[in-house]
Amino acid sequence: MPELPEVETIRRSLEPLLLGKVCAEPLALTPEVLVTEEKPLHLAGERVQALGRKGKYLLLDLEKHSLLIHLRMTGRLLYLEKSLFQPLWQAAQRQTAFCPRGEPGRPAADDAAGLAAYPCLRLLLSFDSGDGLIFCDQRRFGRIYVYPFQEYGQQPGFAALGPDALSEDLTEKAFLTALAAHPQQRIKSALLDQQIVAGIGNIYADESLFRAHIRPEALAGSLSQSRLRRLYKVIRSLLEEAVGLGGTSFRDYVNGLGQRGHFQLSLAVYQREGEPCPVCGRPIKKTTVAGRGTRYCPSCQRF
DNA sequence: GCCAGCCTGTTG
DNA sequence: CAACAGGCTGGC
Repeated sequence: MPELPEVETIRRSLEPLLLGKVCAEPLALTPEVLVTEEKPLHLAGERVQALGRKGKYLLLDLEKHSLLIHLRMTGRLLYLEKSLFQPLWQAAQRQTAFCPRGEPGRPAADDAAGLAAYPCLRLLLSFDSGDGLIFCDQRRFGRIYVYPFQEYGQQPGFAALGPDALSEDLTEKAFLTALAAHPQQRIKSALLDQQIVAGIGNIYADESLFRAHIRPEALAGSLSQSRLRRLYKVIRSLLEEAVGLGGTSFRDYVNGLGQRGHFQLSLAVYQREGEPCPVCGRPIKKTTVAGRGTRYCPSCQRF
């Protein structure tokens, strides 16, 4: 689901609510969602120190551990205040009490009603203040990894990340150098490669190539330095704009408070095949690049 | 590179 | 019914 602007929006929405709170043991309804070497895992009593982000990873620092959260396609993190969280927490505890491995137990009738409000509920994290955080994920691709404090690099995917697309590390020079190492790669697949730049996904790859007037299928090595410099500036401003609008909600993305973003109103090509290009009016086309649906304007975007 | 696979739900 | 969906991994 979420790309850099959505994950950043979630981070910002949760940060003021979570900082300083003391957590209890996490409760996983589906065991595969929680990945850790520590068995049994002990997080209880640790205070939330910081909420960070790199690329599409959300980083929750406690005192002795860090949680590394990847929402993949349909993952959601939602903050619930005490009155909403407690009934859910108790129902989930009763459900897992008889099936510690997270086998889908049969909840009691009144528990079923509470849990039914969140059919994709995978994990709960409770705080001493009575409120909590839930992780919901329809497609079950999302993961929450637990490592010793700030040892994010133990997650191979995280260790391999290139510079975050909005960080100071991604200078224009760094961007040009990184792309120069992959001249035979199509520019869209290079943008989607998290080892080159971290945070861009299918929406923002298509939108940034539209704004930079570049065909997604163009080989990275075939593009002039000036066009790549333009692409760099476009990516930066596009992602900042999307963060400012709270991300893109065309389907199920919401921030940590359940609020939708607004960047979908600014999309030029994504999910708009057949509709007129906002610049030239010709129909937006769809093709496949790097195995992903890819939209572009054949007139405005050139090789 | 490409493609299946991981999952479930929605859309044509 | 098949195709597709905001991501990533691992096999060729």
